[in-house]
Amino acid sequence: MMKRNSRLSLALHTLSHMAQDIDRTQTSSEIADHAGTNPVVVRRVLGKLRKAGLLTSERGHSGGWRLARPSHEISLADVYLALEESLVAPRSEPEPHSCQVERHLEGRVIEILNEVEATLLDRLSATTIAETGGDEPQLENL
Amino acid sequence: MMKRNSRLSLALHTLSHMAQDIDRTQTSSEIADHAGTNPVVVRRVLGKLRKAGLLTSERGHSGGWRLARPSHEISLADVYLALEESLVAPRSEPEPHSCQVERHLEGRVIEILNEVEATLLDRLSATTIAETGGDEPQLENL
DNA sequence: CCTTTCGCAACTGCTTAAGTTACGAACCGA
DNA sequence: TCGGTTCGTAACTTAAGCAGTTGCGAAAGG
Repeated sequence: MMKRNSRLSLALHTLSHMAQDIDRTQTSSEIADHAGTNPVVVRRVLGKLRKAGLLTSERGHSGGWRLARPSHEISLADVYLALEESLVAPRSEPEPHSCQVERHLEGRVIEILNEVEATLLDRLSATTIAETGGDEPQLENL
Repeated sequence: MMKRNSRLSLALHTLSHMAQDIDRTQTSSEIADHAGTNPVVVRRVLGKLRKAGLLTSERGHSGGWRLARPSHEISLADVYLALEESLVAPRSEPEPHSCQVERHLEGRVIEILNEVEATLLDRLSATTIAETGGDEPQLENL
């Protein structure tokens, strides 16, 4: 059902919602229902965010997920890095090449991809989860 | 046998070799042997480059592949675009979202990915195939 | 003609990721 | 203490994408 980059989409979507209702703990099932997926997938993705210190989870009655820190202190880059994926740079280590041309070429390409990855992180760092809630009023009762 | 981004790797590798021996037409089989793959895969990838006007191919005796223009007039970006892949932006059109938060969020993410894609094209445009031959002397008998 | 070579369609794995099932561990309230 | 809730995790299933492979027709030319 879900498409490409689904983990990042799911992570951002969930955090964005949590930022809008900061006092409520949400269960994997609730999140899964809203995102159109299932609880195990949610736990897999949010588990990465927990390891990175962006979320906390608790088991048992009235357990579930909460933001580990204020939403304006969580950038999109934090989320991206927490998932330990890489959109542009290769995930696996390069294999040795017998061909001189290929070695030289690959070096140049990797150099470019690293620059691009850095650009991506820079852009993602410029936005926080707090800024992703949309134009609608927050309805906070401060 | 081949790994991620294999099509781009194969395309660049092949063009780079052709640039070093401009007078020789190479068959799919020769290219496949050198690249450790097979002729059909080579034709699939190089066919894209032909459609983009980077290569020509001829059938029959003494047929094969040649550069369609000088290697210093072919940038890495030309090759990347010829393959019609996208490393960062999603290939498929976005599906409609019922959720306001998700719509807003996705808009912001797509905006960022488009910037990053533009950066990638900019960097790839800065290098031509002629510059990717490695440090070894060209051994041309002019 | 007959061989070479590309063009292309169809099929077979292989790999990766999502989805699903199952079960144990932790937690909490009654 | 007991029983239900919720996470944690492993194992399996399903689906999609891509390289690899086979086969055959079309074009080219010696």
